[in-house]
Amino acid sequence: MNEAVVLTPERILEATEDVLRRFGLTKATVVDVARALDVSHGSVYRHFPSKASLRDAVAKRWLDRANEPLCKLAAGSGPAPERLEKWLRTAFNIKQKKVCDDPEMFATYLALAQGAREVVEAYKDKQVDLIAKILSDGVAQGEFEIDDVKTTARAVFDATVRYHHPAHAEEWAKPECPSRIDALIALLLRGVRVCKH
Amino acid sequence: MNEAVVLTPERILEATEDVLRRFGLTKATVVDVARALDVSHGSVYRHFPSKASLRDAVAKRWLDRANEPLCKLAAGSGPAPERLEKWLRTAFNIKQKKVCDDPEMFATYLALAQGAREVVEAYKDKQVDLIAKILSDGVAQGEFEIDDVKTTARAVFDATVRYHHPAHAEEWAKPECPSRIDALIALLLRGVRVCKH
DNA sequence: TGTCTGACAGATATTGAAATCTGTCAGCGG
DNA sequence: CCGCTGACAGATTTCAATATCTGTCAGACA
Repeated sequence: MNEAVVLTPERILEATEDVLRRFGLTKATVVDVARALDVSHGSVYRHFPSKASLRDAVAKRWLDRANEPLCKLAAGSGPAPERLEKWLRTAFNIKQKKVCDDPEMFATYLALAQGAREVVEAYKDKQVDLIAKILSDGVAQGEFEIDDVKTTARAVFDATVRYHHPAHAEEWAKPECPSRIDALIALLLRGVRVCKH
Repeated sequence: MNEAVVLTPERILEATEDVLRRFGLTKATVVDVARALDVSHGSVYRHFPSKASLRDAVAKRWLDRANEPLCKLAAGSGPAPERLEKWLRTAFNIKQKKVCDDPEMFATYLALAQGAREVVEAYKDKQVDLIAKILSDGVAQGEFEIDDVKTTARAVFDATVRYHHPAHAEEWAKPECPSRIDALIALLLRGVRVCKH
């Protein structure tokens, strides 16, 4: 068996992303994916039970890739306030870069994510865990004063929804956006920091 | 001239709301509105230059009506922290009540608002002004410590987007929602309060 | 034996012709 | 004179026929 012609889930996902990039979400069909791989569409169903599951797998790949730098930041060390600020700004930048670089692809990703509820839910939970990690580091450092870290992490995530949820993407390009982000981050940091007299 | 048969913008708006309620946004036509008023559709165009402007006027009416209790709260007196909390909770309740009581009507309102950009923008600015009013009251009372009231009001508005923007409406019914709102409000209040040692 | 194919049924999407709607305006009637 | 009507052109929507797609499966092929 030639390694290159073995049909694996990985190869299918790769081809699916290509097809999505070329045709867009609404036009991309399983038949297109099969054609790109030079197999019959029945073969694709051997690896993914439905088009929906294939779509979800693609969504998961994208989200995981996008999440990687944030995982590193959360795992890092250093003063928690700076790290939290950096984490939030990075989270916003990743999304904003995506939408600026390739708005059409972003629309595809958005529509994809809207369907893949479970995948997105898991992704959000991971994000909250990352914030919680930084917050608890901050508490340990004596920089933050927080009753319930997990709950507060949720609150920070909720409070920043406007700058990471795709539903608000069209607002991100506005000129007043950066200063509003600054104000929001400042407000949130004040909300978790210990009282320095 | 009989008062009842004079065709006024007000009567047209009333009839338009009725028609929207009965047929929904996608099915409602200017002809339907005219029929409800027992006039020709040409007459409607005498008062509103286009269907879009009629739609915008309806949106404005709705938003203004919804906003009324919030205006009163902001104008009131009493301790600012309690007032801010009450204001935010009321804002959320108004939206959540709308979506629970009549989801179909809410969908109509949502679609309507998506089209009426300017009207919605003005409405949001008004909301921010109301928050700013409470914040500056709080500063005067020595309860809040805020550099730039207007900017912070914006930040509070942005931070609570998840619970007043219709794009997130489907999350409002979830059981964990109230506790997440509590956490968010607590975080924001901590962010504006003076440091009490 | 296990992977892949290709034909098939039912579901979904496309298409173009017909129907309806929006927005205009000349003229009617009070 | 002034507000309203109703017919009209162009834009938009509907609808049903047609084409394409999804998901299955019996059998080919290695």
